[in-house]
Order: sequence, then structure tokens, then C-alpha cells
Amino acid sequence: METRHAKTVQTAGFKLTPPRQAVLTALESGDDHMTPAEVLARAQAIYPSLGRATVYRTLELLTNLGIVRPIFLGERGVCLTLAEGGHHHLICSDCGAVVEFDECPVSELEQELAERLNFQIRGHLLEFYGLCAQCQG
Amino acid sequence: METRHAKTVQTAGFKLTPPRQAVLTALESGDDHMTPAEVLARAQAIYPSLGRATVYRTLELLTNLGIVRPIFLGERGVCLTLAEGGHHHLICSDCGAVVEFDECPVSELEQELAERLNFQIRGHLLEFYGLCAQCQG
DNA sequence: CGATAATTGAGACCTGATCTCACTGAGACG
DNA sequence: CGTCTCAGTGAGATCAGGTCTCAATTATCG
Repeated sequence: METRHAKTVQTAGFKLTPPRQAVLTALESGDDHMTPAEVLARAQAIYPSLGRATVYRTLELLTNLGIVRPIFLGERGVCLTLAEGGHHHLICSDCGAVVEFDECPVSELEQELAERLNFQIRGHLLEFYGLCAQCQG
Repeated sequence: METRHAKTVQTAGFKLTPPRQAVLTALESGDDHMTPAEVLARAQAIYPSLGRATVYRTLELLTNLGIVRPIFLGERGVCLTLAEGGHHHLICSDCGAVVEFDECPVSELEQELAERLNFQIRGHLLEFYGLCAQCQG
């Protein structure tokens, strides 16, 4: 997995430097909803001299390459997630709780939209929002 | 429509003050993907002495009441949208283009999740991301 | 009429993100 | 082997959006 993304970076003509590897590794450890600050911390644990700017630059690079993608998780703010595949949450508008689920009915639609709009689709995000059990009433 | 949301504010025990009305009106004019800065600008056009803090406070209030909800649109950053109903986009990871579409296959799933997780669902967001026609290759 | 509480605007402040710039290190090439 | 070039980097200045504080205002109610 790391190997695959590292390859993507290289074949796109960018160098696979230790700072970039550290960011990639950081992203693949930990869960799939890390804030930039968490990525920075983890990556610095791997490669201590790593600077903040480099992390942001790398995240931007990885985003443009379609490896990673920012999503907005209510309370947590912007988080990074691997771009491939789907992400499915319910978010409580009141307390910000995030619940994940697995069912996903969008693959046909994905196909169809890809063809109709000539879009090369790599992943998706499906979020429901409302009130969780605790916050109702 | 405005009336409805205004009512919601009142019945939740909050005062429907001119600043809050201005924010509500601002949200309902314009499109459904306004950044906070745009909301501020529009609301100030309606009620010039309106302060920034009040707009953010009101947006937070409206979010907690489930009237409005922040979503993250790639390049544009965080935007506000009316919480009710669905929002459907394709977003290009490279250039940030946003394309909307209407088809939406999630209503059954919505039902089922609502029951299973005891979540009172008010709206949803379905985003596909990948590369648009221009950015491929 | 006070008393109380909610709401507000102004501006200080904070924090996360971006920019600048001098420096490094890895190839390209004679 | 020197040295040129240039992508990549870290440090820190800087910026921008959002939050917080606080005094003033307004509404409500007894």
C-alpha cells in the first residue's frame, strides 16, 4: 500500500524524499481521519526535523495526485483521508458525534456519472446529518 | 421558507433579532454554497452595523438548530448550506471544479440507518471525487 | 420603574495555514 | 572529480479566518 502511493509520487515525476515518505507513512498509520496537525505530529515522530511547511506542501501534492483528500468532519474540522474508496458517516448537528457505517448504494450511480460527465471517479463521501439519539427532543 | 426557519429559532427559545433575521435572509438569498465571508457580506448589506462575531454566533446557532450546515467544498473551503435535503457533487481533486447532480439513491438507506441507529436524519451530502475531463491524463 | 438576562458590536487575540528565503543535496555534464 | 542546476527543505515571518472579551444595548418581567 505504501509502496503503491510512493510509486504514484515517483511516476508523477516527484522525488520520494524522506520527508515525503514520513508523511505517507504517517497517513497510513493511525486512522483514516487525521487532522493536518495529527499528520504533522506523526510524521515528525518518524522524521524529527520535518517542518510544518513541508507537511502542508506534501499534503497538497498528495491531494493533487489523488492519493489523499480533505474532508470536513463537523466538530473535528478538516481531516485527511485516503482518497480511494468510500467514506460513510452520520454526523450529529448538535454534539458533533460521528458514526461510521458500511452500506453504500452508490456504485451504479458512480459508473453512470463517470460516463456521462467524463469524470474519472476515485472515491466518494456519503454523509447523513441530523440528531443522534442523545440530542433529540 | 424564511418564516419557517425564523419560527424554528423562536420556538427553540431564541429571540428573532434583526441581526439574526439578516443572517437568515442572507442565507436564503444567493446560492446554497456560501462561505461564511459571503454570508457576512450579504448580511451586512441588509443590516450594516452587523458585526462579524454576531454572524459566526448566529451561524453556530443555526447549525445547532439543524437549519444550516457546514460542508467542505474542495477549493472553496468550508461553505454553508441549508441542512434539509440532499447535496450532490462531483469534485475534481486537481482543479477543484465542482459539478452538481440530482440523482440520489440514498433514501432507503437513510430510512434504514435512521431506524437502526436511532438517528433523526435531516439531510445528506454525497460527493464523488476524482479527475474532471480537463485534468485527466 | 428597576432587575435580570439575552444579545450585540468593536476590537483584541489565537491558531492554523501560507509565504519567503536562504540552504541542501541529488543528478547532469564537462 | 568539480560545479551547475534545480527540486526540495526548514525556519520563521506573515496572513487570514475565526474566537473571545467586555462594555453597551435591548427585551422581558415582576
